[in-house]
Amino acid sequence: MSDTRWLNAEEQQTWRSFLTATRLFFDRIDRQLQNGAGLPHAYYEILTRLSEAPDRTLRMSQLATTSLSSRSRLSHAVARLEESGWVRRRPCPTDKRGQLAELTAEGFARLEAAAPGHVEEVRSSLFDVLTPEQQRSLREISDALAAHLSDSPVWPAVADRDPG
Amino acid sequence: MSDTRWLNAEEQQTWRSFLTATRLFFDRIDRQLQNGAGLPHAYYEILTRLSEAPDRTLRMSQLATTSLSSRSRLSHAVARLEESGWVRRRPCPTDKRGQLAELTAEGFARLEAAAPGHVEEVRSSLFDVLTPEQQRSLREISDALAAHLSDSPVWPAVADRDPG
DNA sequence: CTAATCGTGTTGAGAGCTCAACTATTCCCG
DNA sequence: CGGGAATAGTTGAGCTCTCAACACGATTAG
Repeated sequence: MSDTRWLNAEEQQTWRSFLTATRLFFDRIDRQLQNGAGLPHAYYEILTRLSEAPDRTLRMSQLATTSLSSRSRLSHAVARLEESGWVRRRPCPTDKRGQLAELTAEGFARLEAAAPGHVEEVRSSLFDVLTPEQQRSLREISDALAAHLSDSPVWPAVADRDPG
Repeated sequence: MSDTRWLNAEEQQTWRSFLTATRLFFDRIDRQLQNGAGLPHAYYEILTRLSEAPDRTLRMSQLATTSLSSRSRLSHAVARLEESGWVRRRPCPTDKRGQLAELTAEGFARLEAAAPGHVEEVRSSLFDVLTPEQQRSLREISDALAAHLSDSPVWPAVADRDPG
């Protein structure tokens, strides 16, 4: 237990600015999707991953990994999305423990309808604000952080913290 | 309603990398504080702003602004913090509508106890991962985003969306 | 083959957040 | 001064997330 490496003034400012920017930004993203599609952003991501998968179908565990959800969160989310008719769940033929989640036609249609508003928000609130140089920097910074904070490089898993 | 300005491949990658990095990062920050101090990060910020205020006291609305909370969120949060004995609430002498929130001695002690673990997490998960150049870029990018996403420059308010 | 272990997914309780509605006070303007 | 609008803060319902516990199929070691 060594002495705390406190933040100096410059680091403090960077940290607070980063906090402010990300909070404001993700608040917007969430609000836009909530108003525009009745979905939180986490749900939108789940649907997007499904839409990109072969047959628009993924194992729950795969889906959890690619959408950066815990298993528990995904279970709750898919249950809700199934009630709403956006997603269908069926048993996995090759592993009786498993479940396959499939994006329904209705879910796909709704996702397509929601996409333009969402993309426009991302563009106007993020990319339009940054210079090309800053966009490159953001990419590098994000890659570095993501790589460091996870073992897998691209869409790393966030598993449930099973005790022990 | 013009045509959607979709993200190109490079923008897509930047966007996803940014999402991954921020999700993983804030998951860590939250988990560390939850385990280390029994607080979500939003509550920690509230306590920090109070600790920096004169007499460790702020009007609720001020506190909401500086801690990037909605009024409603802050009300719920302070109610919880008051139950736990970290914060005390009392009427504002100059405005009978108002409430003053004050960090208690116990709250201050607990905040001091929680700080080292939190700062260490911020340092090891953020600053240690970035080069000095990247830290400067992050600051600039965050400043640009925060400035664009808010009217006020530094710790902008997120008010309740009162209808119309 | 059997028993321990691991992996997959679900569940329920508890907590925090958002949204809309509400009360109470203050401000503004005629 | 009086009345409407704005401001301060709270509340409760509904939703999502986390955490811990659980059920059950798969895997592996003996």
